[in-house]
Amino acid sequence: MATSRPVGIKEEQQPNGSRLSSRSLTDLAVEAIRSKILSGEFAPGQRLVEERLTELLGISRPPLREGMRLLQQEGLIVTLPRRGSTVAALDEDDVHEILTLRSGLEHMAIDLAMPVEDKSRLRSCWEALEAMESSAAREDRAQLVRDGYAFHASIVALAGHRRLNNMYASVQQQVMLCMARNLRVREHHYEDLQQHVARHRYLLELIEKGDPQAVLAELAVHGERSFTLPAEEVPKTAP
Amino acid sequence: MATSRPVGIKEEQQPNGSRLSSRSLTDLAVEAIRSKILSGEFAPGQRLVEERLTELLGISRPPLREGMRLLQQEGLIVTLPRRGSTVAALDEDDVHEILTLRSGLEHMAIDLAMPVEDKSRLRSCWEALEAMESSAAREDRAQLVRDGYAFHASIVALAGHRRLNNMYASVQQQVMLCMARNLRVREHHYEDLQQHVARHRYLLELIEKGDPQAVLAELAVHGERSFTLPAEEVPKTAP
DNA sequence: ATATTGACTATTGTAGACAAGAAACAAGGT
DNA sequence: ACCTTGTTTCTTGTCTACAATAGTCAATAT
Repeated sequence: MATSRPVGIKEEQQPNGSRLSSRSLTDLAVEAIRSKILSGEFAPGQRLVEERLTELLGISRPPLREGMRLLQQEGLIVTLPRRGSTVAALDEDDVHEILTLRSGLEHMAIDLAMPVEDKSRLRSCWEALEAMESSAAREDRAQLVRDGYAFHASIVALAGHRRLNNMYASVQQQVMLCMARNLRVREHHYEDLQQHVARHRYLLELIEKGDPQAVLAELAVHGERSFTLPAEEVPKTAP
Repeated sequence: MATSRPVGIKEEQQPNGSRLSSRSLTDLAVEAIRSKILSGEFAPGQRLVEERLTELLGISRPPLREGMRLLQQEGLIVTLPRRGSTVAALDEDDVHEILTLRSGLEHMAIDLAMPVEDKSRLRSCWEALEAMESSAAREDRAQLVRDGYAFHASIVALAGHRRLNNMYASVQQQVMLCMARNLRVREHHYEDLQQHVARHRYLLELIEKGDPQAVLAELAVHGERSFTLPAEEVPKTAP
């Protein structure tokens, strides 16, 4: 049964060229499972039985379990003691939490970074923006989405705050999970790609100009336009 | 050598009365190690060899390693591949990150919670404040510190934001680590206990009154008074 | 004397097997 | 017929053992 041709992750690393053991099997497992969750291959609520995953990934349980712990803390899976793990099933409250968290962390990053002394630090932001423009020109919506994430991450990175970066990355993961779940999927359907990129460019220009208030205001509208749906589609749990 | 009377964490659970296996060995290991780090028993930079820890805690390596992964993500330990783990040694930048993060998350929580519709949600805050007053009256400084953490956590909890709560708890852990390291240890030496409690009471009253701006302003001063040291005590690592 | 290279040791990474708890099912009693 | 209870099976939690790697130290050659 062990010879049933597993879709292992170890062998696939060989043709990569670099050291295959550069990263632990735990890391590989995390990436593999995360990818399957975000791509929708693993549906929300689906049980994740360790034995199944080990034979799917071609690894043993210890590294898998360590990876599961990490995914659990990332919020992508939910684990109950002695009951096993399932893919996180996000309800409307979760989506609300994730989006407010993202917005809040961006706000925090701007507060920390905002008098950007060294303009050269903005370079990565401009590069990310150029990537967006390129993708928009090619009308590659999927890539544009990824570029958008990278752009926002580069803005947050201006704060030079390692822990904040990590938190923001974790939240972005969960935002992707929201999108994968087709909850508020509108972000993927920018009516006008050019306008979408233009808003990002405007945001970056405001940052370079050095007006924190304007940036925060634009950021608020920004998030608003990207994620808030008409009221009828937001069954918020009334307080 | 296995009979060398380990300071196991399993046996100690027995006299507790409740189910000894109610929590996994991983959780027990996390708590045990975290406690030893925060108490200073494990010094910053100290290597944490898995074999040593297993015989110290009386458990085997798999659950220990899972616990280490969690501590790693909590930021209490640092792990290099194939090199092992060490207790996180925080430099001044780390301390700055942790304190700004704490401040930022509290800010975020106030923004989210601030028109507190249901005043009954403030009850846990008042209870935490009463605990502080009690500790201050008994001049129990150690307990007052813990009460202070609980108070701030209760404020953050007003936002009703599970993910934010988790993040904040993680940051508080790291704040404790800062304090354990005697970096900016002043927080533990409130000149005037009564005044310290009074400031917290004032903060809570402002929240109840419903003035977000005043709360944020007070919170800023609050953090300032608790943590900022004179420049001469800050041996910044010069670049 | 110093540098370099080799083997050795200590420690981490991984695997497979065992034990314990929880859910599902069947059989019996009321 | 339904509920209760015992059993079975599946899954997780844990342990021991093996493999691989990085650091260390000594020996030898220049």
